[in-house]
Amino acid sequence: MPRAGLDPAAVVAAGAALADEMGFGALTMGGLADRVGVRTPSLYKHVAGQEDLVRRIAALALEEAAQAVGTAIQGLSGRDALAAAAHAFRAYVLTHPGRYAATIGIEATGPDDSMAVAASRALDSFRAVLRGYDLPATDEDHALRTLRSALHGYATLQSAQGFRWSADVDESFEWLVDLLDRGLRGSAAPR
Amino acid sequence: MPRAGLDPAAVVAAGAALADEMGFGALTMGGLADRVGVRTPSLYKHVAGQEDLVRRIAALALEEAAQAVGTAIQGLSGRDALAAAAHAFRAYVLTHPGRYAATIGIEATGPDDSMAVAASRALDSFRAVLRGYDLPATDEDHALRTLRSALHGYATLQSAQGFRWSADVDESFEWLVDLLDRGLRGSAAPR
DNA sequence: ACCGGTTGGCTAATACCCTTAGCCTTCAGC
DNA sequence: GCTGAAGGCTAAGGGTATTAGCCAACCGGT
Repeated sequence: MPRAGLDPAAVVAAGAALADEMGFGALTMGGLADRVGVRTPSLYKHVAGQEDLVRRIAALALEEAAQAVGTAIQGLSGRDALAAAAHAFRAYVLTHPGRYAATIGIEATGPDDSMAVAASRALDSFRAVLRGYDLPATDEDHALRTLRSALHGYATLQSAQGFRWSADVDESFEWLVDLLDRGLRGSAAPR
Repeated sequence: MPRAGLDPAAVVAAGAALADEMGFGALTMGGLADRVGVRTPSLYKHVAGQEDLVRRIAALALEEAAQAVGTAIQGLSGRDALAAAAHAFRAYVLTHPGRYAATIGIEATGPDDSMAVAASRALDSFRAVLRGYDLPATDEDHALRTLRSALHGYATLQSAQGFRWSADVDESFEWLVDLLDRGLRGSAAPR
């Protein structure tokens, strides 16, 4: 029996792809084994178990999302940076719904966890956006959470078909970005 | 063997309570059967299966959330109504994390689905909040989605322990409400 | 009071799914 | 070429959702 030439990264990548295609709920060890051409127990040579797999997929997703947002805001600031970050983030979640879903409901085991590292890299990108709005230092964490909540909420609701009625989804998203921009500008430190 | 006196509503209520206590992921047919004092297969006399159970729990959660928001905003308008709605919603999600978690990742089967009905009732409550901000009619759907995204995002992230770092969660939420209020006021129709 | 049908329990059995144990082949380095 | 680790495999066990089929309990009318 020839070897399949797998390694952890390949298994995780295949799992992420499978989750995107079939939905995160349909991600199964058996299905993943089929996809990479191996019997189920063999996966355990590369990954400690399903929870570990999900954790790694989540780390990958956060890494990729941070990357997407980071490059999108290059050279931009203020409203432009905000809009670019928001669009990049939403586009990432919509094209990779399965792997992004892996990130919710997972807790990092510690501060050196690869997921925690990826998450803080993602936050750094958004922090860069906020730098264009000179907020009081004490407001930065609040603004970060607000930004993350709004974008996360919109992207997950849309990807779960949560917006069933009339108005155009892209138009609504522009409106959301506008509101965030106005809100952030209104919070600027008095000078 | 005496009867347990169950009906669908009792099963769903017990399932929702179990999900709140143990976490949505730990909601299992066997565990629910234990809790209501019955063997697992008997549940199928009241509920079509696990998916049906989850769907009904989700509908219940949306119904209750709509109710909570609706009564919270009675007699209020503008910023007060917004703050009351936001607090009521977040409080509901935080006290009932399990049943609210049932609402994510579920699609309504059709417009007459009980979940869809409950969802639109919840939206009506938020629509009432927006009426205090006289927005242009075309912006109402956008504002509704924005509101829902921000509140849903914040509540789910917090309930999933998504906010790990320093700043106070309640303070951040106030900040979010402030930003929404400012943003909405800035979108009022010119007169 | 009975009696028949429906309702709501039950046991048994099936089909997945995740995981562990233990074996055996392949491959890389010496 | 040998040897040891790495990466496949089969077999087996435990958990979960679900279905089939049986039987007792309840409710109505007579």
